Amino acid sequence: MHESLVRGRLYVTVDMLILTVKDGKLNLLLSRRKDAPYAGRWALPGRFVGVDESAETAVRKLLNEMLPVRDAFLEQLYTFSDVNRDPRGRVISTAYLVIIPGQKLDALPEDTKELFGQFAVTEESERLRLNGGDGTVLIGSDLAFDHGRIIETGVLRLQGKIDYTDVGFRFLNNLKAFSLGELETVFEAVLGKKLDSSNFRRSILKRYEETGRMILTDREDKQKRGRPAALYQLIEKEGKKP
Amino acid sequence: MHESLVRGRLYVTVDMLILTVKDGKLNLLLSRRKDAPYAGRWALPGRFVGVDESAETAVRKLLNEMLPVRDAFLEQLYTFSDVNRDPRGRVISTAYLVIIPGQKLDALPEDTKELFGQFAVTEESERLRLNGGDGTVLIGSDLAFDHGRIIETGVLRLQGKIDYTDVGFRFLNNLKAFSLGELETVFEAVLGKKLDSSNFRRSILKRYEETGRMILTDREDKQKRGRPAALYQLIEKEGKKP
DNA sequence: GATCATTATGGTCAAAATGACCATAAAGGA
DNA sequence: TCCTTTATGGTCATTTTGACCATAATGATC
Repeated sequence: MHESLVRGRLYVTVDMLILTVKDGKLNLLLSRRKDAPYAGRWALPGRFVGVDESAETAVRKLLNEMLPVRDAFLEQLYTFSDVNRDPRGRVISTAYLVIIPGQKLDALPEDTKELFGQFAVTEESERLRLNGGDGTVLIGSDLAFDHGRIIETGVLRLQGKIDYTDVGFRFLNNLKAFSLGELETVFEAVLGKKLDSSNFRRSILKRYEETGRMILTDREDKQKRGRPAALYQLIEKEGKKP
Repeated sequence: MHESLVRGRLYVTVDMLILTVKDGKLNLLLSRRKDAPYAGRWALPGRFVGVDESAETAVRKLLNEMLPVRDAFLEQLYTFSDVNRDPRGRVISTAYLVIIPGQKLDALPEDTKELFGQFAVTEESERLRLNGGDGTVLIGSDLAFDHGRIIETGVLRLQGKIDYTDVGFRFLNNLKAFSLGELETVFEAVLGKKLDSSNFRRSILKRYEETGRMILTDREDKQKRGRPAALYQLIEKEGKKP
């Protein structure tokens, strides 16, 4: 057991799955561990939960220490409590999904970006695979602790929820001005497959525009190659947690 | 702060939502608290998590201490970690759904049944309401700690999952011999509304029988008044957690 | 400027799923 | 025997879905 944790005590941590969509792929940010155990391995950013803070507060602090982003979306994923998940001692971890708009991440200064690794998440025959920008390829067991399993749980949860919650919108750079094409890219990245644009539009418009949760703005998006896209705005409503 | 907890330390508990279907209603088991805080109030059964056990193990132990049931179904619900949720100190709780077949509960000896209260869960205009057998009516704020909120979270989760997971089957007394009428009663109790029997059959048969996850047995159920019901069997497949 | 590639958008059409019914079957109770 | 109750099967209009095809509006290329 690692000497820094008192034997016979139980510790609580939070771990973050920082997710974003970049170049049409679902991406995940990992930190390289400096200290033992698993020194040098890639791991989910994590932190011990202080006695005076909730788990969600701990995640927000950790995120703000790591990235200067304001409008990240948080959702509790699952609490992992296997007795032997941490060789230092008894550590229970509550994992959170943290969704960041892709543009926000690109806009960060280089010295901030060097603090973490960015990996594209893919699934090869039901197996998790993480592709780093420099050609690095990781599988679940390459990661520290049980973080491979946590990531698998998180990706499955995200895929399961994207069709019947508005979690997909949280990847958009601007909820007050987005095109259906941008949203489709998010869905395709999360689900890992191409969708039919026409059918995708129809289902989103039915579920969001017809119900007043999304409205057409008078602006257009002329950033890309083809025909300009109509921009929509999500209507936020205060919801209760969780 | 309660003297039994050391200030400056963080504790982890598990709480159980023990759910069952009785007389066509979703029922919940609560314990009456003996000690401060909230002495005399109804509360979710709970327990501190030991340093040598996982949260799920702690739930199983707690359940076995309370009820002699073997085949309960467990699913982690959510981890509640607000700083002030427990006046004794800093206590984080991971709540679990525990689903028990209704008949198993009726079959318990009287002295066991006296250890807890059984309440029918209803929703009056989005508000949680718990109806005890003796005419007692509780609302969320009558319960100890944040247990009212935990129950609301649990009921919503159960309702959200029953249509696209097999969690509804876990309320059945015998997964190797159940009728579609019994299953319909479970769905109606959880959703709190009457369903069309014919359409219900059609959707269950399509999703489970056509995919081989449920098969027709050669037995019949002649327990009740009307025409005997065909009995089905669920095909269990080993799944990974979570 | 003409043409092409690209992205956005709209429409068609058959198949599948859904919701609201009605009808019949097979039991027990009166 | 008739009635009530539960189970089961079927119809039918409506809605949703999936697979397409067609057109619109832009930038890129020559």
